[in-house]
Amino acid sequence: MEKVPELCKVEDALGILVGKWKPLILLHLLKNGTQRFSELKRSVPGITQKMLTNQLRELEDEDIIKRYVYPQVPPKVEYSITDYGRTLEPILEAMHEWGTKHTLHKMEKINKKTEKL
Amino acid sequence: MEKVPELCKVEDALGILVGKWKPLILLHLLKNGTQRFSELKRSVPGITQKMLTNQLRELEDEDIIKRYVYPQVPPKVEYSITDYGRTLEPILEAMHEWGTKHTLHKMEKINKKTEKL
DNA sequence: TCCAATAGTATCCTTTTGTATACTATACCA
DNA sequence: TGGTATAGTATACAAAAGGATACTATTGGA
Repeated sequence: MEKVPELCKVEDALGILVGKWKPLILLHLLKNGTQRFSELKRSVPGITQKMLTNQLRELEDEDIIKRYVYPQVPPKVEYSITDYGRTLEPILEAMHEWGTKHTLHKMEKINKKTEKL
Repeated sequence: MEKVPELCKVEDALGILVGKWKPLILLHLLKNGTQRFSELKRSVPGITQKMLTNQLRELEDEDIIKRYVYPQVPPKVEYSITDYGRTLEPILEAMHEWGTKHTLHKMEKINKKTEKL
């Protein structure tokens, strides 16, 4: 068996990534760079304003993203990934890669069940 | 900017890992190999029987762990990681590593705040 | 005869997450 | 004068996750 963490720090990363929309928001910011509130809203179909604000605030509190408010009316607010936030990218990539494989695994499983009918 | 997943498969991995106790259970199984129900219960202080059963079932449904029931009384049930489940290990390690760094980051943040008082 | 041991269920309750919907402020423009 | 645009809040509600507690089955042993 390979070595495995003694003290569980897994939850620290997990806690930041968990939330119905956080991974999507992060991926959009990583992919498209700085984004306005309304751009993010359009990029994440189905999200309500409250949830978007909410998830952005949580990410901001963890220093994963940065919020910049232009002093204008109507308001303009831009969000971007911090350098610190960017350090999460390998984890997101690893999960994405795993997820892609998992899709196949799930399909095989369903196929096996279907064959039996 | 580096390339970032087009289609979000991140949630697939995330969904499996999320749950108050799943990472801990997985780490214990990865580290200590096959474990009885009662051993896991002792290894994860604070968990209730219901939650342990519950989380184990969910992991089993995803083929991440295997359950073997010995036909005895009193009951003996053993849990172990599947080969498939073992493929999650890199993600867990990456999160653990990140979490360890994040601890330092959090401490620095707290220190900065404290200095200002 | 009755207790201990193991791996659970069942039931009810609380907390956390997420959703829907309506509302706000302010400047520009017709 | 009143509508539009943006980035939110406020409120109420629904659903999911988690927790506390009590209960069950079976058999060997005191």
